[in-house]
Amino acid sequence: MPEGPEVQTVVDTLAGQIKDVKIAHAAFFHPKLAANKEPEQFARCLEGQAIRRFSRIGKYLILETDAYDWIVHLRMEGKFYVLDEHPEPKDKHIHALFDLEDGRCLAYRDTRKFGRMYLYDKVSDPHTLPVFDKVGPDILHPFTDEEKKKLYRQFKSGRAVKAILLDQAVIAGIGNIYADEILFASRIHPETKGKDLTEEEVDTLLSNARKILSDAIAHKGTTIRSYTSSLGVEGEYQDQLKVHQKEGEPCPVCQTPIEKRKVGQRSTYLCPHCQKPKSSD
DNA sequence: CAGTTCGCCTGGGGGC
DNA sequence: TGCCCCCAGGCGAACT
Repeated sequence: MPEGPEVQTVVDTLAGQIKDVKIAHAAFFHPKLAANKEPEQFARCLEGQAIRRFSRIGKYLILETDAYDWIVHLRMEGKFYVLDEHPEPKDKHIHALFDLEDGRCLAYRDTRKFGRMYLYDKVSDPHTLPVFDKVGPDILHPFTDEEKKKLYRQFKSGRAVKAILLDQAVIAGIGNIYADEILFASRIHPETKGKDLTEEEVDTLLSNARKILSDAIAHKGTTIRSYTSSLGVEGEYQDQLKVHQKEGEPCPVCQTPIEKRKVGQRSTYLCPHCQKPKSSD
């Protein structure tokens, strides 16, 4: 479910709730959740560990314990909950439980079972872990000159600009909701080929991306559809959305009805008046 | 190599 | 009510 801002909200919330609290006992109930170790071994490693630092790259949570780097990707619907006690019986969508030394319990719940966890021996810089090999620079971290040059090169492609924005190997942290909002703010049609964009337009996209994602973090992310966001924290950014899931509603700028279509298999919302295709299309 | 489609999973909602 | 189909904020494998 989460994109960068929702994952950042999870990072901040978890840090406020369970920092430095030791895990007394861990158990996995869905074998695929532990992606790079046997679930048993994964669980045993975490016992006796406390999470000392919480951070994020793109949509990945980074939980640094005393001896390990614990990396979590929530994919579509993964969520953490801090419960007052071990749930008994647990509901069928809870796929891992981490009993804490103070009696509380950290539960991982994921109806679609897409989420994955990775555990590595602690390294000095988690960015160097293999799980991040194909992950580009986070949109909210400042880019080096080299990263910026590489980005311009990656935008020079025949793919739709929306597909490029969603490609985590190019830039990390943008998902389907915010991609629509970024393109609308930039007045760029989602199917514009990357190579048809000027460098100025790429700059506009990146600066709108930063602005929109930081604003979304300030609102604790977006909660759409009926379920609550991770940890039961309700984001508020859905009230700020201009086009995503607004099919038929008037564009906030020009009142033209918002249009829905598929771009690269993903539902896409745009204003057909504000976001005109380039003439070459 | 670049770009596109499929498969993974489950539940909710709309149409009939 | 029930059933069927489609949809969902993601990603990697498999394919062309």
